[in-house]
Amino acid sequence: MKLRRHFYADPTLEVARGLIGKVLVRATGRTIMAGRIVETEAYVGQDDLACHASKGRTRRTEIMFGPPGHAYVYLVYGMYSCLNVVTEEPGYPAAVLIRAIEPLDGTEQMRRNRGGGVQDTGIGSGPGKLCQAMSVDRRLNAVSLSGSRLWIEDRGLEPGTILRSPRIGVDYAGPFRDKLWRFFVRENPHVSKHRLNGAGIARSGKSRES
DNA sequence: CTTGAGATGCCCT
DNA sequence: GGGCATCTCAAGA
Repeated sequence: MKLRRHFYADPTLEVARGLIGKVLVRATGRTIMAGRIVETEAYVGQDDLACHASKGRTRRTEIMFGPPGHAYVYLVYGMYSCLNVVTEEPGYPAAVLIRAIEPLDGTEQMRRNRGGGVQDTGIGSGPGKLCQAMSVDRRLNAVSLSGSRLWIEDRGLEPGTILRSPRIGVDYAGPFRDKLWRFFVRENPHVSKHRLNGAGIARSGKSRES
């Protein structure tokens, strides 16, 4: 069943951990594509120097200041889209980046969207890859995850052992660089990178902040 | 197997 | 104008 708004309203670290094992679903006019979420990252508030909202409230970050349960999609490096889900209450800018999925439904469509010739583990093993596979780009920025184009559902799948590590590609973020705000499934081949700089087991979502 | 460079456009100073 | 929450390909060990 589709996750409801209150799921996303929780503290961002809990949402990031809770989304592991849930299923991201994309419906276009012609197909349904779905994948199990195996890797996420939390971006938490204006103080978090890795969070785009640390630059303040701008046209780009506006969506993160809005209500939870909406998509924040932006373009990185001029060519790749990244999909986030907005968390917490309006006025507090935070989101969870979906970094990797394991294909479940519409696998062949997703493979074609990636250009073909890729193994299953090459379909959604990265934030840019999964957006390409699922036809997610900035046209989906700000859409509601309660809508009919993009949502996340709980199919009762076991998440597996969840590990946590520093976030990828945020070396510029000073004291926030080493926060263990990345969550991923242990030994899952669809995770983008298995480098574990100070990684550890993720206990409950509220266990520990740093 | 690992490393490094280039592609490319939007955002904000 | 600088930098970026990435990916691919080609070259080297």
